[in-house]
Amino acid sequence: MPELPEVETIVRDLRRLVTGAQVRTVVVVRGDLIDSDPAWFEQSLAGARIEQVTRRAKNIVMKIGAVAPGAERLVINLGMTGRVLVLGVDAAEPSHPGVRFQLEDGRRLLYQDVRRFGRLQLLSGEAWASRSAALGLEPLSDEFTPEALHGLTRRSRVAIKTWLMDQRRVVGVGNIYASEALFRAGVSPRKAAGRLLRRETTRLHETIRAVLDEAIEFRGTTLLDYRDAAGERGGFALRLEVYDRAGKPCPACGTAIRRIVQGARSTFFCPTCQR
DNA sequence: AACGCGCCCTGTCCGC
DNA sequence: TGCGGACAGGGCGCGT
Repeated sequence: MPELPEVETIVRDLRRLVTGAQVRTVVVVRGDLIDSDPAWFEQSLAGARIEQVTRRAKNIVMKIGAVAPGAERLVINLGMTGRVLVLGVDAAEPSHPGVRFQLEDGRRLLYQDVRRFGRLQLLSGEAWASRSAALGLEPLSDEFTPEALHGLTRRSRVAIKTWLMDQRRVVGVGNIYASEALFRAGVSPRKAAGRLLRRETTRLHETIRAVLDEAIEFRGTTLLDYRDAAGERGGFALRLEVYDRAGKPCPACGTAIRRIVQGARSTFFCPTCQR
C-alpha cells in the first residue's frame, strides 16, 4: 500500500515519537512476518535502544543500539497493508497484530498487517548496506537528476509505468504515484522507457518530485488501509488526478480517464493528454 | 540480462 | 441475504 510519501510520513512520526526509546520486550505474533528465527528476533531486540529512524526506498530503517551482534538494523517493509502504530499506555490493541514491541515507558510499538505481505528484518550494518546498495536512486535526493533519469531509462524496452515501479533504478514510486507523475508529465504509461525523449524524461523527473513532495505535505494517500504512526489517514487522496478515477473526466481536458492493466497492476491515464 | 507472470494473504465490494 | 469473482498501495522467485 504505502509508497514513498506514506513511508516518509510514518518515518517522520516515528523519529519524533520513538527516537531514543528503550525496548523492553518483543513478541512476534505472526512468525511469517520474520525471515529469521522469531525467537532470535525477540531476544535480540529485548533491551535494545532505538537510536535513529530513517527511510530508504519504501523501507523504514531503525538503527538499533546493538545488544546482540548482527542486529544493528531493524528494516520494516509494509507490503500492502502493514502499519506501524505507536500506542499509548491505555490504548486498545487493534486487530491483526503482527509484532509487538513493548517500550520501557509503557507505550507499545505495534506492527499490524492484515494481509501479511510486509516483512520485518533484523540485519547487521553490513547486510543492510549491501541490500541498500542494490536499490535504485532516491527520487528526492541530489543524485536524481534529469540526466540520471534519462540515462537509466535508455536501454529498457519496458513500458515507462512498469519501469517506474521497478525499485532497482529509481525507488519509492509505486502504483499510485507512477500514474500521477506520468499524467502530470503528459507521457503515455505504455511508452517504452528507452524511447522517451529528452524533454519527456526532463518533465517526468520534475513531476515525480513534485507529486511525491506534495503527497508528503498531505501526509500520504489513504484509499483504504494506509495509516500514519498515530493511526490517522493521509490527505492526498482528494488530490489524485487519475488514479482510481476510471470513467471520470480528465481534470485537464475532460476526456474519460482510462484504466488499463500493466504487469497485473491497474494503470490510470488520460488517452488525450498522454501520448 | 531483462522481462513477464504467478503467488503470497485477507478483506471488501459489486453483480447476480 | 448469499455467493462467486475481481480487485487492493508490494515484492520475490521462477521460467523464458
